[in-house]
Amino acid sequence: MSEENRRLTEMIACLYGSQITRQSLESEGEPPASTAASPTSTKRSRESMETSNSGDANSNKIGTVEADHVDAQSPASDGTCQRIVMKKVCTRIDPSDTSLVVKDGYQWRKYGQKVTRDNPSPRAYFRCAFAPSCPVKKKVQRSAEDSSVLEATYEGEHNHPHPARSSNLPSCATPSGPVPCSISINSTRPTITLDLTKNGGSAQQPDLKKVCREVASPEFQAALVEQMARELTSDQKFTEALAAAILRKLPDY
DNA sequence: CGATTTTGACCCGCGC
DNA sequence: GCGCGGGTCAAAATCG
Repeated sequence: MSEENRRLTEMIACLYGSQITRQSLESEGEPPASTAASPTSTKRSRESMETSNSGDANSNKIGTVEADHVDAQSPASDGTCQRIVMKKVCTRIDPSDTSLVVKDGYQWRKYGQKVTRDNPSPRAYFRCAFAPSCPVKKKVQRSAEDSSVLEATYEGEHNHPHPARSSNLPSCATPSGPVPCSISINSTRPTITLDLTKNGGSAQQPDLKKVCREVASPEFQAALVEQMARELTSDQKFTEALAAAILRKLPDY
């Protein structure tokens, strides 16, 4: 892969992630456990759940859907307000795959597993093992309704760079809805802007699990690729710049 | 032998 | 106050 291509895909991935983060999707029926980001999750105060935002959790395999839930604690009397990101990621897996592993490029260390009341499949608890001080935690559990869907809930923000950012880019670019993105390309500079706010209007996510299934379908994947290709090739400046870049990399031809 | 996973016990908040 | 349930700890087991 050329440097330019790498940069392009990286920018796509970064932009994609940040836009999704902004969508603040409300996952349906978020169970009280997920509000663990609220003060209840800090029952053991030794780990103060640090603040705010991240956009780098992404998963692998067949299809994913992300939903952010930024919980704001009620403002303290002194006016301080801690914010904790709850990011939910659905990953379609092989139903026969019993491992509760969602590969997202980060190193995770499992520290617990528990069977919860509302779901017969066990829930696994992970901490980020890449950096000892990283406060991010992850809960992974199969969907109660569809055992081929893994639901990973991320809490907090990584305080270190993504250890495998570039090698994981394709999975970053997994879609979050029915072809939600519009693409504008500025070929005068290697800059691509993905406008993911145009996802059919409402930022609400009526049925997250349904979307998970939809996203995982080959038809959807093909449609997304087709749309992206169409958008890219429809911009003459971009194709010219791409051709020039390719030619530069192939001096012998 | 160190790192990681497993798993039962424990802690703590919440509802009754 | 008590029981339930989610989350975490930590010793033992396993792995590379």
